[in-house]
Amino acid sequence: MHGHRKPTRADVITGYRRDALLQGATRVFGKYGFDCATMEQIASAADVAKGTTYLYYRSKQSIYDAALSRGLAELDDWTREALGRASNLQGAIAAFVTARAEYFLEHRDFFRMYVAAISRQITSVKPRASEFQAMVDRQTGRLEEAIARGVSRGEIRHVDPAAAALAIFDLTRGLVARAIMATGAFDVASEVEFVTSLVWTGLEKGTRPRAPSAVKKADRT
Amino acid sequence: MHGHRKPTRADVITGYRRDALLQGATRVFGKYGFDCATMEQIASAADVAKGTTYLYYRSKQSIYDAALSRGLAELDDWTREALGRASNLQGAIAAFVTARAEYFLEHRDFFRMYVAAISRQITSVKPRASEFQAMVDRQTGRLEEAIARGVSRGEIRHVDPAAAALAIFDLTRGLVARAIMATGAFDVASEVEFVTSLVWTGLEKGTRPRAPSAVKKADRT
Amino acid sequence: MHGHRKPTRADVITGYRRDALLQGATRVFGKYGFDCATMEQIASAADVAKGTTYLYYRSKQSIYDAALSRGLAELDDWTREALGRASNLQGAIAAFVTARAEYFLEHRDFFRMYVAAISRQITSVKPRASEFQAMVDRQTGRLEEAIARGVSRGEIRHVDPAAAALAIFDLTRGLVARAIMATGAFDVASEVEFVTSLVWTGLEKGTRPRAPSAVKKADRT
Amino acid sequence: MHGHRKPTRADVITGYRRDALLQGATRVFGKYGFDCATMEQIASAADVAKGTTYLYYRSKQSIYDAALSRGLAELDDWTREALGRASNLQGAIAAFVTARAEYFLEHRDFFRMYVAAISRQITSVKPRASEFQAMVDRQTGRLEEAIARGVSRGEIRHVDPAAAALAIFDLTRGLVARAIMATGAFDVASEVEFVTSLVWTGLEKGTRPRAPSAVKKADRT
DNA sequence: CATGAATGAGTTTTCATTCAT
DNA sequence: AATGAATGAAAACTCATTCAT
Repeated sequence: MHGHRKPTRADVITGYRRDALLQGATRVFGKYGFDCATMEQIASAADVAKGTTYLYYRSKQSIYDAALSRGLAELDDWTREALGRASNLQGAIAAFVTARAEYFLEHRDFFRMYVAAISRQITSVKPRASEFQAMVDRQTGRLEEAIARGVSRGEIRHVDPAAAALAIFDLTRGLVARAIMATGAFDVASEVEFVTSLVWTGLEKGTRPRAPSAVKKADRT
Repeated sequence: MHGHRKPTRADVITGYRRDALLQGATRVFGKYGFDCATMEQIASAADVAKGTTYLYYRSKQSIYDAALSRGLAELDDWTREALGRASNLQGAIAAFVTARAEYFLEHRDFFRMYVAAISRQITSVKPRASEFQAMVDRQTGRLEEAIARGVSRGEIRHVDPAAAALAIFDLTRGLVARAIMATGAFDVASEVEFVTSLVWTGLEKGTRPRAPSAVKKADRT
Repeated sequence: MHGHRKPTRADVITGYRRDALLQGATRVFGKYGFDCATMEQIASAADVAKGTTYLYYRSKQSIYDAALSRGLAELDDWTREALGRASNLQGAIAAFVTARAEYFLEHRDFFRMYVAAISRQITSVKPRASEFQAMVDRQTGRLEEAIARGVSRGEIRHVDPAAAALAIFDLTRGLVARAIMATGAFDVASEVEFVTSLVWTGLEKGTRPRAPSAVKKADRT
Repeated sequence: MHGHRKPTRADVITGYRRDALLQGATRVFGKYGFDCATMEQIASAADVAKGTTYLYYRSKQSIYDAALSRGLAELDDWTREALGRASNLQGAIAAFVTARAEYFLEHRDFFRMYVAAISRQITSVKPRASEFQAMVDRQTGRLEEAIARGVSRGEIRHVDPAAAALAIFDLTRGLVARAIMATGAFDVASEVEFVTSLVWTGLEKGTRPRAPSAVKKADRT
């Protein structure tokens, strides 16, 4: 076909190196954060010399971006597959939370990078609409669609699908953060269950969407 | 009277400077993060020379800690007062979310520091149980108590107060993050309403109870 | 008389301050050396504020010079008096060594400054013939004269008085250095006796001035 | 054979650099002293960039220590060889003084470092018993042994070998200091002769013995 | 391709000196 | 006269990036 060709020996080596570098980078960035991580550490984690790093990635920033991107893509695959297996909205929500929690707990260094990236996103002086933001949006997007379908099917009450998706997003992130920081036992399954249940109950049909205006003025501020 | 004395001129200047420095530090740390912020920037933001900074704070780390602490303390006051005015649990939840959202939106630089600090907490290689963690715990603690009272009063179903409090925490944080990153219009009030409503409906009596989980104090952020 | 006047109150204060400053400076310079000593330490040792120091001395260097000078002058007085009391050369040598050892041991901080100053003198890039060197020269000069008189009186063999004086100088310095660094007991008296005896025996009449040419060539280098 | 290997190219470069750095460091430290010397100067004296220095030595202190150590070791070799060639005590003393004077005069920068180090030793607040002190002790030790042998062979009167060795040490140091500071002509040979003669005559048999004193190892410089 | 030695810009921190009160 | 807050120059050290081998 057009443009396809058998990968040469060089391509294989290149692929191998890039992989090792991203893996090393994820470990190091996850542990030390972007600023404190050094190229020396990354190179050493990937078992290459410092200079070699620059044969595969232009700069520290670019290897960081690549490592983050790779993780996000993998996470997206995982999420997408989980959502695909769900037959209804309740299942989709449970699948979403579970899949992400599992992925992050198996890739803790990446989770640390992920959280730092979100933090940077807020902190950043740089223009928004980064590639990172785009990938995050794509992932909430999938959940959002599922929720929108649920609403139109009458599975749940009439809520803003985007807001609901983001809420589930936030709850999942918090859950995983606590799981990772936990020193002793941490019952992930039961936490996932709690979040799922809370959200599902909160969205379920039949409960009257209690108007927040029922909250007394004095209780605001 | 005992131990009290009129603040001297020097005390006033000292107070003024420390204040200006913390304010400048918050602005700079919020914008650039701990590592990228420079003492030069902080000093200049506080309208003093670089050396002056060291007359008031021993090191970059110590001015960072002080700025973070001050913000957390203020946030805590704000939160506590809001909770104090609430007459029932529903009101308390709404008050909690509203108060924090308002505080953060009025102190965006501090919110950025706050998010970065949480991120660091996860990333950090250093031992947990920092002063930061303690202050965060105190704040979730207040909400947790309110929820525990709500459970015992029969206002809501039987949930783990800690888990519920942390969920509200996470939702609030996410809400504010999006509000701050939003470039265009962002209807904070309606977002707050959504979160409050979601949580309230999710916790309300009449839905079947779920098994509470035990989240350890130390594992919260 | 001409030019003399009763010291005013201001003069007394000034004298007192300069004195306290020099004493403090000696303590601090002796302990930390010129470069590591700080004006803050000196001021604090003299019980004044940092700025006050500059009312009495133009700079760190100038207070250092003054402290060194004062010590040297006092040492010179002490040495001169000791030499004056000696009735013959042997007595003069013993008096010289003893007087200096005693003075230094009673003013250890000054001895440290003194040694550092000599070291600086060698190290220094600055032009020689400093005031310090002049004062040191004056002191060896006194001993030198005594030795010259001893030679002309036939008390000792015909040696170069300058060289002999400097030798006694060096031995004394070494002796004191060891006494000061000694952690445990150090019998100063017996050390002084040794040096005195060595020198005196070495210079005494009647021993043939063994020509160094008697030393075999092979033993040189 | 076992453990030996041809030095690689890298080893040669490393050796060359370390050498150049120590040489540069000796020049700069000798001229300005530890505190006033800057890493910039040292690097520039060794014809490398500032950062390169840190590839070979961890810190300013460590390059200082290395330079001092190297000089002391070389001086020790020189001294040891000179002493080895002497056939009797008189020759040994002459050889000791001559060897050290020659070494120092050919390595003036090192002499300046050496003197400053001794001065620091006295000034220092830090605990004694440094590596420096140990090397100095080793060198006086050699002379001390020769003197002890001379005493037991009946070559000289019964003196404390340690005290005599230290005296010769002090005299040599003083001699070299003056030679180095001398701007005009300075007859080193005749000065060496004077010192040797003074000491030899002072120690020679036939003069009445004095009580030896006990100078503790740790107290020498 | 791979290496790691070399570079130098950039950062924190100290402290002599000044000056308004 | 005395104070001590403010200043900013200077110095050690780190590390991303380059490039000769």
